[in-house]
Amino acid sequence: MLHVDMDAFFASVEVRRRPELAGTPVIVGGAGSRGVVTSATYEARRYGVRAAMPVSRALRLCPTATVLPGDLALYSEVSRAVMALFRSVTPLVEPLSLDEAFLDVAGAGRRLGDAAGIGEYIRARVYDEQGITCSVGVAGTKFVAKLASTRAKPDGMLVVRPAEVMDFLHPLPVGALWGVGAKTEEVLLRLGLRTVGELAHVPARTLQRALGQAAGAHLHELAWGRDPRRVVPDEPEKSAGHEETFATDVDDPAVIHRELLRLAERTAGRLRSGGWLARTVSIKVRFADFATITRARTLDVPTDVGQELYDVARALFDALGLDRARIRLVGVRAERLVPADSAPLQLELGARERGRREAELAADRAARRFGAGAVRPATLLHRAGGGR
DNA sequence: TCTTAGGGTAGTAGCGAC
DNA sequence: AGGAGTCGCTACTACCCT
Repeated sequence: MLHVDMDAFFASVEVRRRPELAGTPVIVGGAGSRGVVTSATYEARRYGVRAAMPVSRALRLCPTATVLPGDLALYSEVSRAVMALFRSVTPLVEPLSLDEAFLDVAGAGRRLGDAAGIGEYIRARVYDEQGITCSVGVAGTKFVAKLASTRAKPDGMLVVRPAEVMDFLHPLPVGALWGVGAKTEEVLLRLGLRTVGELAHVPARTLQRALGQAAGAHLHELAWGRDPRRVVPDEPEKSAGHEETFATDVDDPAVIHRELLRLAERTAGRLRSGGWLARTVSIKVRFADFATITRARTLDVPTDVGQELYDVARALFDALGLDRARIRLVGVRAERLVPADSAPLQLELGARERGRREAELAADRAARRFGAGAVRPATLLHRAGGGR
């Protein structure tokens, strides 16, 4: 079992594109005063810069850093190439995100050697073909492989043999475990559990009482190095959506509505290009105080039509009955996706919806020919910035 | 007076239907 | 008549990645 993880992925791709930045602190982060760090070179991390940190704070820590807005299309392209390389080694590739994947190499031929040999082969080819480094963890289980690649960073590989698992695992802080975040770590520390070893020697029942049945049992197993999860390639997507934080908080319902329409159109475009229909539409609203709520509704007939996503999103928002509350973010998400070709689309849709769908498909074609934004709903035409 | 993105997955609890 | 499962659904929480 291999876990492969690119080093400082977004930032590394930017440095590859602009070689004069090599060896300097580079931050890829959200634009605007409310942006956060999505990726930073190790030169920037030396100053304490971390992912998810507000860019404003990162720049206070590291004023000389170059801040770049990020280019998701480019990173996706690199991701596709890297995943294709993995699949040339074994079909058993399970991507976890743009920049990391599990590979089951148990059945791979011996032509590239054992798991460690395959790991070094992959590291060399990623560097040769993409000009970026990655780190590899090798172990008998998913989560040990994942922890090992983290330990190997940057630009390294760590092999944890079965006999070494306990020695590797038990000194680690509980927060290092995959699945233990800030909240769970806090609960564990309150129980006096600092390391995985201490965690392992607590009865599973105790953990289950503190963390819940499933999480407690799962964590107890992990602490003893047991993780039965297999590598599962080709997992279909389960949801798609967009959200956006306003540059300044908004209390005007008309502005919110316009934003929901934009987000619904973008989400629907993603559904159509992926061949999905959504059964459930959800919205997310984050208020000025960061309190966040979600609301969802399941449709009678699945859809990939932006106007229909918007109608539901707007109804969900209006049903909140807000009285000019100050809102910092809204989001629209399409959930419980079903393949478009498996749904009895034409039979179920009425003439009006079918017309709407045809119009949006025509807009998709126009966007491919003339560029994104060539065709937009009339209500989005007024402000060049798109209602921000 | 300003700190906190945007893309996701998974688990749980409560509730009504069956 | 009442109880136990189970399913679909919503809402929420926690977690993950860069």
